[in-house]
Amino acid sequence: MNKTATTDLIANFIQSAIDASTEGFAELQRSALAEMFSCVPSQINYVLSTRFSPERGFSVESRRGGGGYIRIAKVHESARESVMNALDSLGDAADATAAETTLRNLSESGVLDKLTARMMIAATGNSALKSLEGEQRDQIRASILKHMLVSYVSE
Amino acid sequence: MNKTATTDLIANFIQSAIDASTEGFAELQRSALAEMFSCVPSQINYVLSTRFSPERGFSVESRRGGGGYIRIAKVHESARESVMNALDSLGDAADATAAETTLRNLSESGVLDKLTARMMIAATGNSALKSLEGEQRDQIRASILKHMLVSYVSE
DNA sequence: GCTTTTATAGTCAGGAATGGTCAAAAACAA
DNA sequence: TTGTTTTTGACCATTCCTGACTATAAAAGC
Repeated sequence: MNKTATTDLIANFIQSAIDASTEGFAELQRSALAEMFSCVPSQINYVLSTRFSPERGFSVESRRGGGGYIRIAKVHESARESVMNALDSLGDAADATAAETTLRNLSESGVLDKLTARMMIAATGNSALKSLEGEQRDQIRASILKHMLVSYVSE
Repeated sequence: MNKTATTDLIANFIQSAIDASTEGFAELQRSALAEMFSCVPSQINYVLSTRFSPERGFSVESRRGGGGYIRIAKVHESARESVMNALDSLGDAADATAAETTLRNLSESGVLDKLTARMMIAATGNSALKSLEGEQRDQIRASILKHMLVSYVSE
């Protein structure tokens, strides 16, 4: 079998901690986490910045020194608001990674269900647009994505 | 003795892995496969693009970096047929009307829910593709549609 | 109080571990 | 021979992991 990246294990652990909490946030110690997963402390920062970023709907606060901690909370935003923010942050052109990131974020924040997000990722992937090149490809991609998102929030 | 092409051996292996899985998809590592079949890693990409393409009813997702993988999924059997028929009748190019008609039909036959169909119509409308012209526009439209539909009916 | 020590966390650049693309060579089929 | 499919390798892109260095807060000593 294939080995799961440590980063994913840590992310799962943190997510579970948030889910299990009654306050809606997890308060953890960086060094303790690093010890638990046998990694260097800075990997925790990597996990936080790639998996619990503001774009993904999380807020992270921390404190250094004795008794220091990291607090990770899920931020709630209305679906419509999230989509509007996503639309705002998209320019006139978007590469495949940008489109996918946007969609994954919407999916993870519960705005789009997984299947829908995956369909949209397929629609905006390089494979679907492979006969286009460079700037034009990225422009069309952005256009398609925007049209889909607008359609999504238009009753 | 007649020697079977390595590509076919790899394709068979992947197919078996999908069939044997309970989740309906196989998650494999490119480098491990290459090692297993004593070929260069890029041959795996060749196998994927010639044997597990959307046209053949598969969707492929992957991730790079440590713990990276390739996930190959086969479409849902039930929805597959109507989608494949739709794709067959569309061909390599489709105008906006043809795309929309196809999607409305799929929506009415219950393969797609209304919202999803509407988003797909938005993605393939002339408005979304306005910077393209003529035959190219219709080809891209067909490609996008194909990728969305196959993705949608994949496991 | 002020300074020093200790206990945390943060940043960043680079190395390692994956997968992707493309074009050319080789093998095969018609 | 000629056209297609397979095989290969050089180069690229992305994600993860690590360690040296930095920053901040609390506690201890004065």
